[in-house]
Amino acid sequence: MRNSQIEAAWKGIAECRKCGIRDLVLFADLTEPDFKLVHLPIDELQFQPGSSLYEAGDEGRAVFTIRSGLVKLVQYLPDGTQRIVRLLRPGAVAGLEVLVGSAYEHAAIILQEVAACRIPREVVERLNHATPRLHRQLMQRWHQSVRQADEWLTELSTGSARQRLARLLLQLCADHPDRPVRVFSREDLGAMLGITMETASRTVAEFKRSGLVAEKGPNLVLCNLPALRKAALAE
Amino acid sequence: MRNSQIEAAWKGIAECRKCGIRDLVLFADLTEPDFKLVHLPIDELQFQPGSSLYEAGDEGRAVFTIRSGLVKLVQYLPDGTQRIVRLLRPGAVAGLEVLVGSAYEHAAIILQEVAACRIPREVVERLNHATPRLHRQLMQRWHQSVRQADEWLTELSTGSARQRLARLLLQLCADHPDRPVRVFSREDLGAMLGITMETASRTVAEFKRSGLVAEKGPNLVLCNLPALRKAALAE
DNA sequence: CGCACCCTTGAAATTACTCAAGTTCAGTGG
DNA sequence: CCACTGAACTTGAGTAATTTCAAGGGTGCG
Repeated sequence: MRNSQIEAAWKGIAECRKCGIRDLVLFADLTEPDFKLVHLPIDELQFQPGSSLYEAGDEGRAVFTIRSGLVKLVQYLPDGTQRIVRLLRPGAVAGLEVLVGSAYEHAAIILQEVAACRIPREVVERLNHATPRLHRQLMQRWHQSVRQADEWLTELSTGSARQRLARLLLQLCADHPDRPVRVFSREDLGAMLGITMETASRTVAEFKRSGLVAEKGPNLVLCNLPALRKAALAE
Repeated sequence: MRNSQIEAAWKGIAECRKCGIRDLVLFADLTEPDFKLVHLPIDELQFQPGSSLYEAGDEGRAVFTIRSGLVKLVQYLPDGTQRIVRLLRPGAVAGLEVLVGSAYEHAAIILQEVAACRIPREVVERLNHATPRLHRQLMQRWHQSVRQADEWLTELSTGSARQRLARLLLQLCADHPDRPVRVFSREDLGAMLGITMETASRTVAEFKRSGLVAEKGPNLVLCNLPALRKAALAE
């Protein structure tokens, strides 16, 4: 079990006021005086694939704003099997639960190189106490989490493996339908869709053969939207 | 499609200050002066099984605190199949999403006769703006929703039908392990577990035969905890 | 009584899982 | 430069689980 600290490279102390993606992040609506309340340093960190922001059960000292890259939230069952419950993309916040409880509830594992800002819990709590502009954003993040959880349940855990994979690919390419999408390891695909690695592999292969996706490189595919939409519905 | 208003019986204007289950509900932490900010009436309503608090897409004018009974949150897929994404028990809040967006995202359908308080959106917004005592409770409700969503994904949508049903029963009887549990219609069981009605029926029958549950009446069973725990894990 | 609704059960068809070989490919060391 | 190794992926064949389709109870109610 690797320690996140070992894998994290310090990139500097975040200058939230000048943040390039301010309108995307938790602090989007803050005003100049609000920032005076940030009394602890917010570090900007870089994480490599395979490392983790935190592990389930770790004491929660901070939330993380994802600036770039991709993170999976993994939950383990008593019998050891794991399930990926959410993906975090740029703008998302990881570890919100520490604002209510104390420990992280998932493992947050990097899928694609991540740049993230680590915001100490106390900073969020102090700001939240002081300004409704943060409540609003926090509520929206919670809402996003619930929405994505419900979406995964209805779309990615219902129907045949074919339908599930089609729906996942549609989600992944939703932002840039014309850009190729990186597909995950077969094991991760399985953990997202609630199927085995082998079934994931076979289904991906079948999608390539049938032209639902076009291979553009290793684990890089272009989505055939109409065909995928049809597969997402069909029997 | 039935209208919630038709099915709802007015029970009076809620006296939140004297609420019998105050410590359980959204307004748990409010103080005397906070209540001065409640400028709109909070109705207490009664709903019969089969009726709904709201339907997906309805304009969200209020959240509902469940005082007693049981509610299912249903989400529909494009192809018409439905999935139950959460159950709401006493103390839970239905329709939180209207505090962020505008429309309800699920249908909230009564499974067991419900008494609920309808709190207009404006009341929550005004209070939330005024007192951190409500933020805290709101965050906790959001957190509960996310937790339950994740739990359903990992426990009720992973593994065999046998495992899923065992885990659901364990959840249902967690509060009062010695009291019998009401099991849902086979169709609802299917929609919760992501299996067909027939598989649900067969699995319930098998549980009765194998003594994992003891039938105490129509759709009323007593749980055999050790046996169910074993079934929740086993191959 | 007969209809409607829900539940149950059976048998065939389908889908996904399991287990077991192969394959590919990048990294390593001779 | 090339075999060697490990990890991830692929594929096949048999098996198990679930779905599908169809038919048969049971119960409440007009």
